[in-house]
Amino acid sequence: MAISTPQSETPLQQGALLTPGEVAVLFRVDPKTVTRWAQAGKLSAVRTLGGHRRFHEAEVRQLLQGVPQQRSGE
Amino acid sequence: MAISTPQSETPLQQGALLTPGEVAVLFRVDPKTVTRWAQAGKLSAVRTLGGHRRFHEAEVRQLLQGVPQQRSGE
DNA sequence: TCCAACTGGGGTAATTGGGGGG
DNA sequence: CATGTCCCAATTACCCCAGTTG
Repeated sequence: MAISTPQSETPLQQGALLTPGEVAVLFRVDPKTVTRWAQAGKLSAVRTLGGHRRFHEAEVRQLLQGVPQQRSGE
Repeated sequence: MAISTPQSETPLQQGALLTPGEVAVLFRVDPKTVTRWAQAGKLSAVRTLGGHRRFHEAEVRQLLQGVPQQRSGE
C-alpha cells in the first residue's frame, strides 16, 4: 500500500465492492468477460485471499457512463 | 442493528441492456442496421470495454411503440 | 463439516465492429 | 438516403472441471 494523497487523489471509496457477476449484469456481458477486462488491465480488481476478484462500484459506474479511464503508459 | 441505513439495491436503474442482435430481432432488421442507428445518434448506446454496444431496453421499446424521438430539422 | 452457487482458467463457436460495394 | 451483404479482426459467449465463497 503506497502512501497516496489523502485528499485530491482519492475520490473513490472502496466501501462498495462488486462481484464479477454483479459487474456482468450492469454491462450486460458474461462474468468471464469481466474477468477478461480485469486481466487486460481495463478494470481495477481487488483479489480475495482465495483468488477471486472484486471490483470498485464507483469505477464500474464511471465506465458505464462512458467516462474513459486514465491509463498510465500507452 | 439499530441504525436503518437507507442502502438501496439499485441506486442506478438501467440494468435492462440489449445486445445489437436482440434489438435487430425486435425491429426485424439486420444487426448492422442497428449499429448504423447508433452511429447516427438515433439510439443511445452504452459501449462495453471491448467496444461492443449495449442498448437500453426502455428506449428500444419506446421506439417500437411508435414514439418518435427528437428529429433534427423537419 | 456439508452444501449450493459463484468464480477462475482454458479452449472453441458465435457475435460484433469497421470498411467497402450493391 | 436507408438497408442488406461481403470481407477480416477483435470481442464476447458457452463448454468443461476444480477451487472459493458464504
